[in-house]
Amino acid sequence: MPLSSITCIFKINIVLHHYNTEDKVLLAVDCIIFGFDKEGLKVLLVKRDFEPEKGKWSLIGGFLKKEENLDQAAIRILHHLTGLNNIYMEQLYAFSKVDRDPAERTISVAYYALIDIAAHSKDMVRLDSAQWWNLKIAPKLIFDHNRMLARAIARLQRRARTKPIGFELLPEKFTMKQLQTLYEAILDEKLDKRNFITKVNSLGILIKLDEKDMTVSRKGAYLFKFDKANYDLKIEDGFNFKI
Amino acid sequence: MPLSSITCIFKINIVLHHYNTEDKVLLAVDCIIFGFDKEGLKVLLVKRDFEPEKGKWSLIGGFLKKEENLDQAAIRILHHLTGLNNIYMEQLYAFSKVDRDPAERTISVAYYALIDIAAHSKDMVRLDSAQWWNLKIAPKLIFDHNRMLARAIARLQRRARTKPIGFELLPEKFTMKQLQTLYEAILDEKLDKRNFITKVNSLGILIKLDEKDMTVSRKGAYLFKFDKANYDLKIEDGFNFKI
DNA sequence: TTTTAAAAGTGTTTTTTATACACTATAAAA
DNA sequence: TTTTATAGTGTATAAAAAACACTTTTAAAA
Repeated sequence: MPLSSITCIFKINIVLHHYNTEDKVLLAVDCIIFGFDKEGLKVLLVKRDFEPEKGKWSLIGGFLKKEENLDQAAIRILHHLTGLNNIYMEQLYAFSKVDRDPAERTISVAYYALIDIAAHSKDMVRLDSAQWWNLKIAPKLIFDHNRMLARAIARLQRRARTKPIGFELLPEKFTMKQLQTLYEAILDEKLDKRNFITKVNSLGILIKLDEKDMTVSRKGAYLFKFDKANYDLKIEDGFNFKI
Repeated sequence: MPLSSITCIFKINIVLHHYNTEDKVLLAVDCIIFGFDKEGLKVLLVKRDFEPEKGKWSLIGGFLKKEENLDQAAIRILHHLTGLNNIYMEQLYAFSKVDRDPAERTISVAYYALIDIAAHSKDMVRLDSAQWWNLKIAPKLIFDHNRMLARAIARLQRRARTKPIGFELLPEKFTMKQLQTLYEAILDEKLDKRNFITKVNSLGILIKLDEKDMTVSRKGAYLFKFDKANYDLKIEDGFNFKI
């Protein structure tokens, strides 16, 4: 056995001497997936199929595995329970009340994301258990999940004002009306059409296309797309997105 | 044995059936304690006295115990390593890279706070290991602690602009100059004296005292104190603090 | 007592940003 | 050709942010 291996074992022994008296806990990950479609802002919930609280509505959740980090766990859990893929989630907060899960000491790190429901519906398998709920009528959830949801909404609203979160989840081409409706849904307030357009245009991160969406009015509405390259450039120059 | 007890045992068995295959992990809490004194903004670091990385500089950290939540753990750990008491810390982020601690799989939830160094120096025992470091010259830290520190600085700057974090950590009575210097230290930028005073006064949450601080200039500078009661009232009315 | 020095204190102008507000244009369908 | 439903557009006012420099005070020194 080479000397370096011996050194290594020795080091681990010292380590264990210090760490092994510490408590270990279950680390859960719960996902708040907001979705947007014509009807407004929704949240994806599942009917829990195991105890405790079996049969009640819950956020999409699971447990961290030793060989993955939290971001990876969130992606895996979301995919496993819904089929959703390529969803970028952002860490929200760690919830740690001692008795938050009556079954066992569990700390939960919440993640959230906002997606275009139509664009992801083909990935959504397992629709038996996972369902979109209108935010305004979302049901009582298990444990502290309603608190998680409330915090996620607050964060989403703040985030929508400072990051182009809204642009990225519309179809690639969208009308100004769609964009405004999205922001009104997220911020839960009416916005003035003219002021909204002025502000969005002043950001300089939209490309107006020659194409029109003729499906919703006789006149038709011009389509726009998000100018990601230009947005990234501006960010590098210290540009401060703000709606 | 009453029936309800039997029910309870049965329920726990079902639970274990589901939870007991999950991995458990160590959950660390690391504290980024910012301090302010005449020399500027500092951060409290400790020389680690156990393996791995014994002798290197580190944030103040420890492990969550089963019977406490994360906020409580942060307070206990900070008190144990420094003697500091009554420090309100805010949760920052959960760091979870798989190999972030080479000794064992550990997820760390970071907390941060900003305190008045002078006001707390009497509580600071164990100064052998814990030391204030000027933010600009803070050393290389163990694990991912430098990333934690960087994230905490960004959060502190955002927070200083939207919460009166700055007012609360000065001595009870302070001069406008002190307040401005504090904000300049946190935001790491020079502010215009007249504009700063105008803005602070417009918030209407300072009380000007008749007293002057004569220690730093011949003319003397009026002392102010933070009007917490009025601030709380304004917050209830939807007042939006912003500097 | 006068002068000096060091920091405190004070307003105005300009620019930018936010808000309020209502009519015209277009094109398909009737 | 008229109707209808939605798209599209501009200006005036108010509020907030930013730029900018001189006067006041008082203790200490001359």
